[in-house]
Amino acid sequence: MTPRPPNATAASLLGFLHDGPMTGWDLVQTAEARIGGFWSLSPSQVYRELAAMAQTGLIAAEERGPRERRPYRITEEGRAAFAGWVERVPEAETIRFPLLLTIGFGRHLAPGRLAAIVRRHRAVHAERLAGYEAQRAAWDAAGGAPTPYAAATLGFGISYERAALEWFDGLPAEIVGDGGRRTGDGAS
Amino acid sequence: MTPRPPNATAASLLGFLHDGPMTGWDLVQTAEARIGGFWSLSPSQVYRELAAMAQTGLIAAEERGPRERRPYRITEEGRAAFAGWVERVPEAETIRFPLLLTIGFGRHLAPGRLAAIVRRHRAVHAERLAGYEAQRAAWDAAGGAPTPYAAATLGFGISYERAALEWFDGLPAEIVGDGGRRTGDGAS
DNA sequence: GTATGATATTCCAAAGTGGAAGGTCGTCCG
DNA sequence: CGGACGACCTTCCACTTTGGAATATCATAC
Repeated sequence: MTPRPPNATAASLLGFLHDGPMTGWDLVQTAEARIGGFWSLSPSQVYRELAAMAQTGLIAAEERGPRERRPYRITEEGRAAFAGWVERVPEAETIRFPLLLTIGFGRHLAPGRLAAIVRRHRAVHAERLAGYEAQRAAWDAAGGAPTPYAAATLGFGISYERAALEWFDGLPAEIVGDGGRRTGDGAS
Repeated sequence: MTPRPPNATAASLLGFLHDGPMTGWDLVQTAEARIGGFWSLSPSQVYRELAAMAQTGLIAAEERGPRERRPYRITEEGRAAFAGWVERVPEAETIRFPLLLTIGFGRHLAPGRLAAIVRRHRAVHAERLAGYEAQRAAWDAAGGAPTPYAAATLGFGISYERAALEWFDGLPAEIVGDGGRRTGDGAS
């Protein structure tokens, strides 16, 4: 019952609940859409944090709706906890990039194999960038992003993916293979 | 005793052990220097993985040297396990960037507070970039990087940090504050 | 010799992760 | 009408990871 300070996942849920009561499933969807790009979380984590916060009074369950849907609303204690969290200097980001491990140990791989792996990863980044840019274009068409804050987080995603693609395209022949320079893939 | 497939941390240790026997501490240092930038790990993880791999025969402990130092060497089973790991298509990277959460919830913060937080984070990235570029300069001065693989992983760090800095510098006044545009910080 | 600090390793409680299982509801077809 | 199916929504749990505290060893200075 002693409300330990919320972790970043829990605090984010509190943040979303400022806009009104939501069920666990609503929050799963919202979180995926709004912060999924730079904060990984799974449904079970969402439900666990909700249960814990309901225990400690940061949120309160309203009566159940249809299909076990149980809306939660944020309490005053929850608002206070969120305010305390958002005020703090956030920690540095953590990146875990397995592909860089594979490249770092590249001398243990057949050149063609490494090139194939790199190509697959490049495609993933190209796709993500396309998704982000589509989002930005949609906002532009609608007269601007909902908030400058949303625009900033999306902007990070775009900067990051562009940098990644440039890095991919600058890799040397030892890694992408001599055949990797062919003109396909893009044009045509 | 059934050697479950090594995770990325364990596999990296096996990779380093290809260059000869090393103690746990050596590996802590090596890992921090070689993969610390894109693969977070702590000393206790290194020792735990070493103990587990010694159990399952992927590495073997040699007799102790001075000061409890216990060198491990890779076994044939270990080489096989590493070869199997490095051959796989690595997973997508995971990024957890708490600062973006704070910015995303920026409307709940006083503008000056958010600006101060952002400025602090920018400084961290500037410092990291400087470190990476110093490394690259040192390699250039010495006639090139040790391997194209090391050059590629360092190159990613440089691309990433440069992109981050450009993103910081493109943030709007709502986030960095109107006073954030002052010319200080850099020149002078 | 002993205090101090850097080196080196172990241990463990707590948190996080992901997947399996279970329950509820709409809908489609016989 | 009813029952099978699949999508939706939630809970549970075993396993892994994390990071910090505790411990031990050695070098150096005083």
